[in-house]
Amino acid sequence: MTGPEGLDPQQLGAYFAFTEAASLLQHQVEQHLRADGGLSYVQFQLLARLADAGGPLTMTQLADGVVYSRSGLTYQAGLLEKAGLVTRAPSPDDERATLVAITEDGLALFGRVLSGHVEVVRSMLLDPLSEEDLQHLGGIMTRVRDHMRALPPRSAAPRKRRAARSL
Amino acid sequence: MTGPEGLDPQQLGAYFAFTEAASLLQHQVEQHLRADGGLSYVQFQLLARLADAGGPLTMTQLADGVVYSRSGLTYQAGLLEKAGLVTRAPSPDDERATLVAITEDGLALFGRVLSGHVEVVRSMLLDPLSEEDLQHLGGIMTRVRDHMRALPPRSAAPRKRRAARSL
DNA sequence: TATTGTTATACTCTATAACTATA
DNA sequence: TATAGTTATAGAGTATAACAATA
Repeated sequence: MTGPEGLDPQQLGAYFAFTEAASLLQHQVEQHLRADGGLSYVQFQLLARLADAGGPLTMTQLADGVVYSRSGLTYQAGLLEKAGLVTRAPSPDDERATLVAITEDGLALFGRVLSGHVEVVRSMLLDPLSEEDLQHLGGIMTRVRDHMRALPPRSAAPRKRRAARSL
Repeated sequence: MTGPEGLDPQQLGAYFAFTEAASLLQHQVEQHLRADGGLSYVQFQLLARLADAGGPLTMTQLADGVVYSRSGLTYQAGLLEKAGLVTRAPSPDDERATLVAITEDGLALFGRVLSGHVEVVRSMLLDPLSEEDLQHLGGIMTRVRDHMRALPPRSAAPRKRRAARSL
């Protein structure tokens, strides 16, 4: 490998293995969701949030962590609504807000797809882990995730130079 | 095989934390690469492979693991070539093959971007890890990755029903 | 015939900015 | 003024299938 200045082989190995495993898992998950439910991963996550919430969420609440732009959520919510999986209605409390709720069909589809989703996760990620591995992984990833969440959103990537032109 | 229906809280927690951490890291990495080098993550990976190989690679060799379709690689290689970061030439050994090589400019850009990339990975992923954590993470993720690589490419997502129509 | 790669095309998704409406 | 959401639009990326050329 190209020994990047500053990462020792152990750090590099952990980083690459982590990244590749996440990428392989995500790809298989997306394959499954598309084939079995016609859903993208984002759409699945949105349905999961709504199913989990047990009631309507505003667009802003729904967006949190799943999508990085308002318009992106409007687009996805539009697709889900057109497919009859969610409804959108103005909130009585705050006339500016839109309340998104999952429909019967949405719940049915989500439930149907969920079992296959779990199967993918189990067979790819969980099967090769011992009980001890699972404890370690859970502890480490929870700590890392919380650390990432707490970082200043932008400055994690230090601004050394002006933005380059894209290819 | 297909175990009991759901995942227990520990499995669920590890899965969610893993997924979210990977997603947060990837997002920041992409932000940085785009801002600092005008590169997408895929493009950065392609340059990394070429820099690491120390010589030209065929399109097929270059694609492995980075891209999931031939045409996708042709598209990306075209962009990199147009930007002067790689060259493409027919292989002398096999006239069907295209040899892709990184240019001086490509190496320079890669080197310039790499340090910031490492900084992002360190600050987000490595900083909160102890020496012991790193050992555990490396061991676990390596095992998981190898397990994923060894799985039959398609049947990981069991074919329970006909492919659904996309939204 | 199988393999390597490109092209044509259509589609999905995302992001920015301008806009509307309410607080 | 600030916030919630939508729309318009443009761009990046991907995948499929048809294709050409070589093994």
